[in-house]
Amino acid sequence: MITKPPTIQDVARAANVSAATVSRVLSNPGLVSDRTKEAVLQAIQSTGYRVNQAARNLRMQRANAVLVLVPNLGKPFYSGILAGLSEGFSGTGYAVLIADTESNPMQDSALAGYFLDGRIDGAVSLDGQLSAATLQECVDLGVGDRIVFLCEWVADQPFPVISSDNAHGARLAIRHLYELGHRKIAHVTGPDGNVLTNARREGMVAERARLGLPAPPDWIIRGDFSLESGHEAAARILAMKDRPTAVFCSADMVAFGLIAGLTAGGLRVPEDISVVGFDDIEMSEYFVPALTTIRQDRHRMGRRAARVLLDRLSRKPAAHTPEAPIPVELILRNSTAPPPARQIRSPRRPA
Amino acid sequence: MITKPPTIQDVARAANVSAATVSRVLSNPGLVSDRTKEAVLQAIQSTGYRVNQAARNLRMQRANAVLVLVPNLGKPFYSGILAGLSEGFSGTGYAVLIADTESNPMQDSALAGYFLDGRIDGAVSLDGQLSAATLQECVDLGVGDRIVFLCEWVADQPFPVISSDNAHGARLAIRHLYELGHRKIAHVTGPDGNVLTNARREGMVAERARLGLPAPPDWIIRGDFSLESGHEAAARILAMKDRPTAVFCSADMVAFGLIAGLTAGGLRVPEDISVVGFDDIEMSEYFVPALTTIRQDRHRMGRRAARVLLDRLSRKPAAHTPEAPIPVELILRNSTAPPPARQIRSPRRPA
DNA sequence: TCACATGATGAAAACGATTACATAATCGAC
DNA sequence: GTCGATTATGTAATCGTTTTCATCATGTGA
Repeated sequence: MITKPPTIQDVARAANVSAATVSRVLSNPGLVSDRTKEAVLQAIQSTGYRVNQAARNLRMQRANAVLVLVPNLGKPFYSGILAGLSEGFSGTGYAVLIADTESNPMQDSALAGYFLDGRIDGAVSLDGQLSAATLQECVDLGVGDRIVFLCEWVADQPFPVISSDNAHGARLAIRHLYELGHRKIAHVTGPDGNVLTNARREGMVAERARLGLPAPPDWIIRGDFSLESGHEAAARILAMKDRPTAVFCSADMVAFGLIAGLTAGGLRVPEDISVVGFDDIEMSEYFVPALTTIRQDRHRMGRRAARVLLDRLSRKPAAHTPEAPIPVELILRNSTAPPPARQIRSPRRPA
Repeated sequence: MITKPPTIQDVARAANVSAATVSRVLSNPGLVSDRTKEAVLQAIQSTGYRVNQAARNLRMQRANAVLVLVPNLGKPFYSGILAGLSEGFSGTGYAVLIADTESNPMQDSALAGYFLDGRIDGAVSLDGQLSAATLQECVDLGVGDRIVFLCEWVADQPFPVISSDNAHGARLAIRHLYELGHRKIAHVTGPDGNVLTNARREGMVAERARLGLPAPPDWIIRGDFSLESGHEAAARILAMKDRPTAVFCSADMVAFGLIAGLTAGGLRVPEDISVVGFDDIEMSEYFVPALTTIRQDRHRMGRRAARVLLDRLSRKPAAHTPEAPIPVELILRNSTAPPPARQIRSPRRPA
């Protein structure tokens, strides 16, 4: 039984009022008398009326939708964030559109285009690689204050950023290893040019310097947040003459790949070498060994980003208070332990 | 510089034609002469015109959007699927809306409401727990043929289903263990009432029966696809008097939790006990030990679902050909091995 | 040359809501 | 009893497209 959905006119007829009144009941009930309000509500019930979003959007010049830009939907790290975002927008009337910027790289003006098309009112970007040109277009369009960054961000841009305290996380990791007795600490970084890579690397380097620890250049190993890069890092470490006794990884996935590689190469974690991750994804608790890591509260970050964007969509461009970083936390598990004794006793062994 | 976006009228003026002609250039270029087409295209360029979706949607009575219902966005299993879906819809003009049915359970008529609101043209559900009432509403609305299920489905419903060959996957797993020499094979199921749980359990039970293997009831352990349930299953297995030598898990995550638990309990995988998973999520290759599992091609499933829905949105309700299941594949890694020798020699030991 | 098909274009009517403005009714206050 | 303010409602314009229908010019066959 394909029957055309009732329109506001149908409701008006049923309630013996004008369409305007029905509209008012819905969006500004204070303006209409109790008696007619009652009647209209009744009519809405009986007709099963729902307001047509396309019509409302056209008239009101808004989309009631926001776009979420995800660098790679395939990465489990993002799922918790998306859940938080989805929750944060639920019940607000905003639809959440999701675009994968890897499978579908943002073209020149794709982002601005979404705004221009009237498809979205705002955007949350998890992608820190958006080009300055893309962002400038949005600013020129006057929608610069409806974009927020989450997790990642673009350097030297005025958009609000919701992110973890990455540098502090790195410090926590190094300090933990130091307190266990480690002095030779390596690091597997994220991809070049990524802001998180920098924040974590710099936090790590700073803390290592503060503690007066050695810092040979090849103990900073280039990775890209992936399992594979962790696996490759393991090969590099296994081949080193002067091996670190601990490795701080820029992501849990990297740590997993690293541990897999080290184990395959005959090193035991944590007896021979300690590993710390970053993120605390769900897996980490159940990996063998359970991973010591820095927890990011992904769900909370998602919710927070939703709230910040909603604020900006409703209020006038309020005071531009920079967002405080979301605290991180060291989660102690089984992938870290004191360094092996022989390393301490005889620091220098022939290859 | 907040300046109102150009409308089709602006373009028309700039090209010295009517709005109708501009519209035709965009949606039906064959109807307009080359010379004016040229002029219009030029005008579009110079004004930076983009068609307003809300207006188009209102006029055309469609939303140019589809909804994806995900049971729990937080689960990494879904990320690959979403990537496939996102890819499948990219470039088609359809926006992809995502709703998490766990953080936001579908209310009575929420799904039908999306259609009624004119927010979506179709839906892909990864959630097999939608109520019959919810679905009936959609059918009554005449949009029954714009819903497809992916991975999961609702029993006894006429909607197209894109899913893996779950029963076959289970058979592959059991057969593999049998060929390694295992005779005592247990299973950790998914959540009660889930269609995947049933398909996999039944495939497993059937194959075990076919091979004439023992089937004590407590070797079927109730789980729910989660790490935790795998962990709990490990405790159950460790406490058994007559222990299985191999376990087929209904999901990789379950297998990880199980292996973690078994390892903590002093059993080695695969030397003491073999474990097979289901899904082949990215992690599985790098888990220690690397997980032998049944691969589902999640990316392909996502793309396929997108295609099936797109077909149904464009064509008239074509022949309702049931979708062939997506093949699965046994991936051999390191979590399975022949059973320990003593088990074969002395099958019956006193408790 | 006429009739008629064909092709290219424009004018105007939808689509279904919101809202500025106009109108009518009610109510005190004088 | 009249005036102005207040309250409740209706009328009609508007948002930016698409598409039907009409118009007009052009080409074709008899």
